[in-house]
Amino acid sequence: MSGAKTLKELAGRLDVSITTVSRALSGDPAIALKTRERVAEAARKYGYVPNTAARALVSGRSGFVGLVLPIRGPHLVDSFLGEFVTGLGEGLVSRGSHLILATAPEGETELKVLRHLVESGRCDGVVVTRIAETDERVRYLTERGVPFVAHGQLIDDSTSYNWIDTDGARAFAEAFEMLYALGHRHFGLVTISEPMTFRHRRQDGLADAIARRGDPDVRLDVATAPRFDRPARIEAINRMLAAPERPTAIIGLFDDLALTVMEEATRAGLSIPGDLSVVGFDNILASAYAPPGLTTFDALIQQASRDIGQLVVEIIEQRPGEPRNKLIQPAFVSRASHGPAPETRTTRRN
Amino acid sequence: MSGAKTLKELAGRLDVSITTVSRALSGDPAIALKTRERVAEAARKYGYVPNTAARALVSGRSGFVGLVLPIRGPHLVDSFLGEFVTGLGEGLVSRGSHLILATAPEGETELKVLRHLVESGRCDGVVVTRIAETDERVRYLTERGVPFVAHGQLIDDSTSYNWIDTDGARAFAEAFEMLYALGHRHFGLVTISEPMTFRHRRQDGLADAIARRGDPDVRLDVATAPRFDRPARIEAINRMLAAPERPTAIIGLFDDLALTVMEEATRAGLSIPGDLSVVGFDNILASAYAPPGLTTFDALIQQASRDIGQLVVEIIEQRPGEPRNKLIQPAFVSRASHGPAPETRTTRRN
DNA sequence: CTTTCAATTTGAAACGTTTGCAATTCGACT
DNA sequence: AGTCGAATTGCAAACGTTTCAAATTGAAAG
Repeated sequence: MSGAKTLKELAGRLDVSITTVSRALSGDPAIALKTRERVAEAARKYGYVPNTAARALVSGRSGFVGLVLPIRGPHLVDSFLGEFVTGLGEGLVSRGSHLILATAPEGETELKVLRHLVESGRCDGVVVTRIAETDERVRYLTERGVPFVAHGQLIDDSTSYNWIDTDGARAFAEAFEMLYALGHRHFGLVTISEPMTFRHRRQDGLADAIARRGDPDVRLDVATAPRFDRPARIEAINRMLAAPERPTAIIGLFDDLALTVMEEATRAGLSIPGDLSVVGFDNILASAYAPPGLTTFDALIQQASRDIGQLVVEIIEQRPGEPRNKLIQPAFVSRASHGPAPETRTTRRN
Repeated sequence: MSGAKTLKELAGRLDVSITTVSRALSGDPAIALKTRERVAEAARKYGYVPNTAARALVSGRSGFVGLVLPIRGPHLVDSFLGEFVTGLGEGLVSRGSHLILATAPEGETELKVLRHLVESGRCDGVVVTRIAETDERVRYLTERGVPFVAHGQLIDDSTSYNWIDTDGARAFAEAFEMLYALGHRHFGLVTISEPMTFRHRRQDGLADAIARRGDPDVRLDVATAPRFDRPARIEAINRMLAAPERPTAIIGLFDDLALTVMEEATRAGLSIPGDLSVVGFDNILASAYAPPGLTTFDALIQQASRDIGQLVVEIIEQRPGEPRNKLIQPAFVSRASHGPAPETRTTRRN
């Protein structure tokens, strides 16, 4: 009753060999069914739980997947990280794997932590997120043959690897079509200057949609600022808002930018969506609360990360194989920050 | 150059024994300094990284601390989980430990996952959060002698264990004093019916502060609803707001409740803080955005979890010892949802 | 040149599991 | 009764590390 911590103890109580117990527990059909049942029952009764370290040592598999926490990023001001690890954990556990979270100590680069993580055998595969245009982590993992899944894409799609991404291009095309249908012709895009692939995907999606429409009246202004430089961002936005011909609809590369647009526009006395429509991307928590409620696209982080978790385990188990990729379709979230283009109203009034 | 994955390989290249290499790398002074340096350099050169599984097997230590992700809770709609794991990771890594995140599979209880986690030897200690009044996890861990730190307290403080908690009692006392000083005498408290210890701590803090003040004019109404039953919550709040004598200041047990109060009050045509002051607790992200901005207390999750991470490693290393406890002082966040009691204004006007 | 002792290094066991291969058991068939 | 083959079970090695106890080295002392 007191418990059997090891195979040896369990084997002793059952009067069989360690081998038999090990095989029985793993369901090896070479062991008589009766024996298997007897062992299983005893294991349950004595609360036997196999030692992970020993198993990992002999099998070369740790049963873990690693995720390196991005150095102090914007994660903490929204629910991204929470959703991501929750979804990832769900995906992994549904495939019998578990999650290790590695934090970079002061002054260590994320890549170094990643190397240590995989080379110490602590995990069998990893997940990397926030992929940059040319990402050193992706290069390292590919070269070393470590099973991994990237949440996001490289800018250069000639290297092949496993990724799952949100279809930003499609969302931005949808945003354009919706606003175009509402009468908007003069668009603004607020974007960042950093080399993140998602920036290009979304911008290209927008540009392509405009091109497809082929309406010569459509005009697109672009305001750019460094990602974390808030004063610069505000200045760029205000320049766009103060221009003699102001866009009637502004799309933010992500919600944080769109929210700043709403703040600044409101401060400048513009009404939303009366004078200006604003659309974002991500559906961060604040978007629901910032008046009048930001229309945006939900990136479905948790669903994406659940898929990532399942995929990485599959890759670990049947490596190597064809690289697997998947685009998640973001969900349109209609709130109150978009409406008909103001010209329409003016016309109506006259 | 190509790399040495094991001690044996490294020892081969250096023409010394495995033992010597192992000792040298661990800084054993029995090994000649010259040898130690030679080994260290070779290890670096060949990129040797010790195998975690082997080390864990022999030492009985995994180097991991476990956290069981609470089943689908309110974590995902705010940044709690992200902040918590980030802080925890920081605390652990600063003490040389790492974090395992265990997710409960469909239909498994959190306790069962916890048991499996510790009994498989996957981790040397655990962290539990969202402590209930009588928490089965705390009981299990205590009985089994597993090193752990609780983020929160049991209602019964006779059992001793390690915990770090946010000082809700103090915050609620402060809230009362601040509002009292603004002239408020009629208070409302919106709370939940679930057996969570933090509920009592905060309520008691408020009640004690009122008692200490000893002003017979002070009155406190309480509205209670199940934690996740939104309709019931709204109804309870509206009952409080519609009462013939309505409180002039309402305190929410946590921000989510306070935000609902603000919504309902606004819907009922009350102005905040003109007609009603509202104060919350937690400082979730939405509190900054919901108009007019919720005055609240920041629970300093990340700081608390960093402390928890450091503490749990200390406990693992020098177990057993006196239970260690710590109260984190929440930080007052003054926004625009509180102001002078309406009577004051009326008086002034007359 | 031997002895002694400290400084340094090494052999071998142990941690708990998996697994290739060999050994045993057992019933059935001759 | 002996033999064969299938069905079971067990032995022992291996995974890479740590660590106890023992062996080796080298220098100083006799």
